[in-house]
Amino acid sequence: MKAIKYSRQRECIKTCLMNRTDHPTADALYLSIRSEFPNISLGTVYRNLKLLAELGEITRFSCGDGSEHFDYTTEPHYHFVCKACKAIYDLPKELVRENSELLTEPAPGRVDSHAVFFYGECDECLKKQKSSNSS
Amino acid sequence: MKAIKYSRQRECIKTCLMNRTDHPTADALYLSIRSEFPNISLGTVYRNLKLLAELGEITRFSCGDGSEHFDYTTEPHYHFVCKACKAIYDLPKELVRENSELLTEPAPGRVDSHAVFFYGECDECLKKQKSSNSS
DNA sequence: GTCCCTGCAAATCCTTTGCACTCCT
DNA sequence: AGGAGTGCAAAGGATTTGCAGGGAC
Repeated sequence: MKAIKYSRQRECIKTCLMNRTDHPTADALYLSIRSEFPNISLGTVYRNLKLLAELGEITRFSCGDGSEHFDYTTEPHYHFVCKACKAIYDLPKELVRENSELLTEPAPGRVDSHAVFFYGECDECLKKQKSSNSS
Repeated sequence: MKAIKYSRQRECIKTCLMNRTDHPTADALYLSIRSEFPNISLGTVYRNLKLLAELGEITRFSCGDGSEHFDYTTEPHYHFVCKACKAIYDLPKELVRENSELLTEPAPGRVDSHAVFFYGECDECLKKQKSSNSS
């Protein structure tokens, strides 16, 4: 196994991700990191996100919009994805335990982790629709 | 809304998908359709899969392996994804209802659908590992 | 005849990778 | 010094799209 050395860039990526709750893509994170590291490259962001995910320090998931999202939270929890504005919300993790227990019996293998996505429209987008419908 | 006309290619894509239980990608489906339509193009497969998914005739999901998978089953059910061989198994849908009921209260919006993925190693891969470990 | 659908190829988007150079230890 | 990390740019894979011709209605 390869030794891992400190890097300011990686540290900044971790901090940036920790301070965000919007489950950014690599590119979104890249954009906000550029204010602190104007010369950082997108490749470096991808490389470090991949590394951190493999180390288990962050979580990586794809919710069907064509790009990978990253989350500093590693404890299992659910996501709500708004189909209108593409926002991703965390959902209370109380729901998680019951679900994983449900699965133990009929699984065709050993389950290590699971991911749950709810799709719909968030309250904000529903509001906007209402006000534009009253025309 | 645009009118939709019959096409032999689209019909074949639907039939092919219906006859498969392995949740193929567009490319995998393309390969097997070529035996019946040697001249079909990958673009046509993508276009029709996209259309069918929008019409709600098929389901589309991404499980984190970088490409989209398609499923003829539109009723909600869970998936087990083997991290070793990348196979995707359907799981009994008895689990589904309880889950969506669990979610109704804390959701930040109106839930239309949801997707659940369990990750791990399937029994076959676990077996193979055992036999190769006994060296 | 009209408009949708196809095949083909180019374009686009997201992510990874090779290389020369820099930074950490 | 030695190896890991970086920036850059090119490569790679997946998906979409523009266009001219063919098919459905």
